[in-house]
Amino acid sequence: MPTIRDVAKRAGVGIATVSRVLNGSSQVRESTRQRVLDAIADLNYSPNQAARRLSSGKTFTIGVVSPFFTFPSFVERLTGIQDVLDESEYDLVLYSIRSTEQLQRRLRILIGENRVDGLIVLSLPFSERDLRTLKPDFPIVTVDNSPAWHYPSVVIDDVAGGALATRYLIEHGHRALGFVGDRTDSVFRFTSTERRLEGFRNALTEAGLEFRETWCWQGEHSQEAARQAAWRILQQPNRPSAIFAAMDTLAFGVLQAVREMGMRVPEDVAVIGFDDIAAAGYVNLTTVSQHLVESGRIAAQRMLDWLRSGEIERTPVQLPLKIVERATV
Amino acid sequence: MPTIRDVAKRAGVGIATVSRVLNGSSQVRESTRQRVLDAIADLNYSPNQAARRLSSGKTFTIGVVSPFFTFPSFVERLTGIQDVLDESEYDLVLYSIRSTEQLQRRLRILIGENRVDGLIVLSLPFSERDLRTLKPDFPIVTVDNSPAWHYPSVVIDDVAGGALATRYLIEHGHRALGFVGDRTDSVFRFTSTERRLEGFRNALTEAGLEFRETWCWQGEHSQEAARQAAWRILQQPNRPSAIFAAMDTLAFGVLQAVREMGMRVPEDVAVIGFDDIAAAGYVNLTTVSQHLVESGRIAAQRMLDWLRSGEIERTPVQLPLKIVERATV
DNA sequence: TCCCAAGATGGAAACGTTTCCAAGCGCCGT
DNA sequence: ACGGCGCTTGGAAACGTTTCCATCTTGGGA
Repeated sequence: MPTIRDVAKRAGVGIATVSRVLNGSSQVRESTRQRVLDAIADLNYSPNQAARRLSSGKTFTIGVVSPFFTFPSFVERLTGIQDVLDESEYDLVLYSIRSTEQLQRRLRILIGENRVDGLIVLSLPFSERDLRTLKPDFPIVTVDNSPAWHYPSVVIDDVAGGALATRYLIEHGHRALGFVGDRTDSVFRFTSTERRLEGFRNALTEAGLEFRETWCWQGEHSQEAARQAAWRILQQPNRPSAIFAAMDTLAFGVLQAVREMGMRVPEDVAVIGFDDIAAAGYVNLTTVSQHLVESGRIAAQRMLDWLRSGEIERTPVQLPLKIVERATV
Repeated sequence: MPTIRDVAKRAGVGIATVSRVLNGSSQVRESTRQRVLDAIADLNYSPNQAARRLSSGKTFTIGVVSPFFTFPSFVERLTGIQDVLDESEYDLVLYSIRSTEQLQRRLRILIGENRVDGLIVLSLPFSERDLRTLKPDFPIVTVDNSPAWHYPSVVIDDVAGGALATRYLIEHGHRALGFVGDRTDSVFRFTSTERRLEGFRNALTEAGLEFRETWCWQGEHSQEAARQAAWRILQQPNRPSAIFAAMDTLAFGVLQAVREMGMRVPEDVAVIGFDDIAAAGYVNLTTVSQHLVESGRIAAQRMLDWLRSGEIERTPVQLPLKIVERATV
């Protein structure tokens, strides 16, 4: 492999000049630049990344830290991030996390070892203070975390979203509403379901409707669990006419149960989800879109801005929510 | 940030010894090792990756090259890769590709610049010879490419898979079979649909059944296109009683059309897909599983083996296919 | 024609590891 | 008591860039 020294020799210049050409410095005469470029082409040279990184102290790498990478929503966010990073000079490295303790350790290592220039953290609450003492202004952008952070963030208003979905059902004539959601995760402490439920209750109260424990369920985050829950809820003689599922994946379980029970959607039971993952389109699920892909795109863009300008724009970006009307309400 | 020199000083040893401890060399006395470990802990030291990489000539990084990251199947493969890499000392870097020319260029750069120790290429045909002249034994593992490669690969038998799905329909009493698939991609030249169609025709011939052009369609890879195609196919007075969709995403479009037309699945029209992406479970689609996640896992494992042992196991791994019986046949 | 500022250029240090090689040390056998 | 061997250890070179700083050019104004 040719090195920068070979290029310098071939072009008849010093290595500093080659480096300047490589990095687009304007301090190089056009004729010299051309000679260097020719030499580079002749030798089929490309700079060694490890050396660049060591010398410049930058890694040209952005890390994405996400919970164990299995929910569709993370994947869609990742897609958005990938989209914008792909156009930049930064590499995208993926780190997946299995527990909150592991998260904190991982973050410290990533920052300490200088493995990445910046970190995008998806949906994972972490100790901000701990990190700040380590390196006060290490670039971190969070997505789907509390907006009260020291770091830039991209968020949605889950309470408003829950209310939005609920009101939509009410507007469509439903008066008996059920709720299906997962339980606050013991490992990661995701709390969006709680907040969506809060919105659900608010909207019910607002409309003078009753919140019934027996029409609601919270449990494991899986389609199967949601399916069984829906069975239980809908078997009651006095059953709800519509169900709000706190996430699309759960809504799929509900739909499955409804069909198994020989009822029709939306005539017998209406179902609305939350997230608008791609699969929601496949099954024609009416749901609340939270612009997942866009959230990733924005996060990546903010990271890039920060890295390039050195300036931090701390105000959180709050993404709008909207009902996607499809066939289940 | 403390460096290896600080650790050495604190522990009262030479930097070489610290390095040996860091890299688990057995040539260090236990008491010394302990002293070094203590110093590391005291200083909260972690080695600088860029320096390691430069000095050792390894990047501790594996690149995954995939087509523009939007089909569920790539994501699922990626999940498998992530799974196993996560347990290793290697980082996973994501590269997405928009065209075949870009692919070849990307590969050359990645290999030339020493940015990764190995590359896993998903579903993308590339010029093997070109790369081999560049660096003869650069570690590359391919997934879902032709098995005729010089490099280790993970593949499936699409022809057999097409036949498998078709025979399954026939066994369930269907005699009039339709086919919906995408057209060979102009950008990437994915050919699996063609091969699955070949299997379809083979199975038809084998069973003495007729292949009808008017029951078949090939076009754009999208749910919407598939939906429209299914409408056209099923509106004919003489319509097929079952449809084989070459990919699950297309099958979703077909299902949508069937429901829109007021017909029932599987009573009026049976549908079988191919791939078994996660969303297939959501909608209860009967399909051919090609073990997507597993394919990623195996590819990553083979890469790791290669990197660690230095030995290349060239025989392709062919994953089995199996029918996943759900509710649409 | 001369001088000076701004623009180009080159040399060398610095980045923080790994690893080669030489040397120190303790222990064993004779 | 001595020589030698093997296990430990340390110093220093090497990895290939970027960048500071000094030096050399060049062009324009007086």
